Amino acid sequence: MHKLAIYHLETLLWIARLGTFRAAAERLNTTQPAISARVREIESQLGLAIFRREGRGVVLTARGRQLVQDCEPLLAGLESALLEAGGHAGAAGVVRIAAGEIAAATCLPHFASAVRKDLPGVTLHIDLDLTARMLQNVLSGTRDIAFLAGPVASPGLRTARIGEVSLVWLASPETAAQGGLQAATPVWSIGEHSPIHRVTCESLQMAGLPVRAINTCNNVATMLGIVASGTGAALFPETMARPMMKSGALVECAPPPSSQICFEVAVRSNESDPVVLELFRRAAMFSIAG
Amino acid sequence: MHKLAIYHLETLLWIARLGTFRAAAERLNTTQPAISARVREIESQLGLAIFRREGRGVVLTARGRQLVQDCEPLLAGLESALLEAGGHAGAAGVVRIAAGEIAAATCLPHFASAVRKDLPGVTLHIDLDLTARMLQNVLSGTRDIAFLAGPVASPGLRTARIGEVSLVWLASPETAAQGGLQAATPVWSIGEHSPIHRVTCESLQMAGLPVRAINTCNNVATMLGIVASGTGAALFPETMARPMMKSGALVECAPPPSSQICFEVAVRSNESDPVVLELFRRAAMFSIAG
DNA sequence: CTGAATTAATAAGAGTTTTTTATGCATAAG
DNA sequence: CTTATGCATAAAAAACTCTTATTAATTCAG
Repeated sequence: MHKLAIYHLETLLWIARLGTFRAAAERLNTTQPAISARVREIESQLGLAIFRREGRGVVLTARGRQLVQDCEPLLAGLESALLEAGGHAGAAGVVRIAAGEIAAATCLPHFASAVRKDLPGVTLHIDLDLTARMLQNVLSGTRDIAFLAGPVASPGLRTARIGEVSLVWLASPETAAQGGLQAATPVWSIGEHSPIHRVTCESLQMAGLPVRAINTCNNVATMLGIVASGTGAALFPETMARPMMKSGALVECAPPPSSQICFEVAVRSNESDPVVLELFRRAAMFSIAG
Repeated sequence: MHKLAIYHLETLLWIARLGTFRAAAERLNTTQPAISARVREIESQLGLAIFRREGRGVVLTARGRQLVQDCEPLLAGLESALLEAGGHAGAAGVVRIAAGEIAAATCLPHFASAVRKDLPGVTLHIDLDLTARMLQNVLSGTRDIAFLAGPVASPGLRTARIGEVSLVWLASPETAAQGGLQAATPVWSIGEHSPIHRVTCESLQMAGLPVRAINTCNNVATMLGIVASGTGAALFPETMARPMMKSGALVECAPPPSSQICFEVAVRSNESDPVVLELFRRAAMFSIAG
């Protein structure tokens, strides 16, 4: 009937999602002329204008939008059927992951090795980023899945809690010996919008300590190094600090707060790619155990 | 994700329906090695044995059957969406039509020209055949649509009445002048299983004539020539005889029977190809007018 | 049991698509 | 007005799919 392949329609979907041929080309790991050619092919095969060239961009025509809407669930169903048939062994492609630093350090090593083992055809592209940008990228389709700390909720986003990590007040052994948290100066924390920052403030208040000027650093690993060098104390996720606690570079300098940091995975709520959904499912399930 | 195209899955469906690679190759207008290659491609992409090579043929594995079942409605939906998007202008491919001789002469010229006009991409392959074989071919997937005379019903078939044609008793002018039907010898009719044959017998009985030995000929056009040459009389569909009545080669030799021959179109009831279904719809609708 | 016929796999070459690379043109933004 | 962005186009390169022959295995018939 047609010479149209699945990737022609997939191309259509991604142009519709991302808005431009260029973006779709990047998402699909190919070049913009290739996208142009595919669209031209579809339009000629169907005898139908799917895009209106407007200004320097393109917009879907009414019929084009209709076609995209009709095709999306069917395409998702097809890929899902193909995937299930092969027991997910045939899953292949690039999945773009966004992760916050803490979630990355805590969850990603385990997750990545599980993916490599069970879904060898799947390649992960991981970018560390701030929560706000991550969510934006996931919503816009630039990223497929986000691993992040702290509860997030947004229309258009589907999230699943994947676990918690305890927080511990740490300082270098010297600093701790000189009076613990009470005497530690300064207190470090990561940026305003992190859930750790909130717990830090709460902890200080509950300990009857003044919420002094708090130094911030947007990178936990760096902060670990700073504190270990004897400069102040900070509240760290236990998982990230464990190696330095073991080695004695850092020691607890105050009772741990009762609050924990919770981790979540997020995908677009209308995500239809079965590979992405399968990865989401696995992330949500496996991390409970891990 | 995959390099699989729609036609890969379509190939799978047709192999499943027809049972052999060869038959699928014929149905899809290609060669058997091409089918082999497509299957090999699918199996390697999915990492899954879809067919078990058994003896000199192949049979679906359990997973293969599951895949086929999952894909069929999705594929049908996709093609339907594509077709609707293009306002059916993009409809293309070969549709195999089986027709009885009378239905062919009465309905097909009109139908074919309508198809050529509205769905220029669609090619018709028409084979005239006997009713029984036609139905068998439609059920087995060798033919897509059948045009036939007389009511048929079968599980697995969907039919729609498309019109009636009157029957007339005709003979050559000489034979008619010599006493009409009463004197005409012999009476001709087409094969036992035709609805015309039944009406012929009924007519003779109601006219008080003995149901004499009836000559048969399985081809109406030929029978028209025989009767026109002055040999006996026969009951003809009015539409087919009209030209010879106009030219005076044949004349009525008895009052027409009240019974009519009704025409039907038939498709497999689980037909999923949107092009075939669209043609069926058009056949059923347009012929009421025609 | 042998020979003919049917069915699928394989190999090589031909032909067609599809992609890439490079470029041009139009539009929007600074 | 200049720069940057986004799509279209052209030609060459790369990739893919089909066809034609041929082989191997199996079934069926005499």
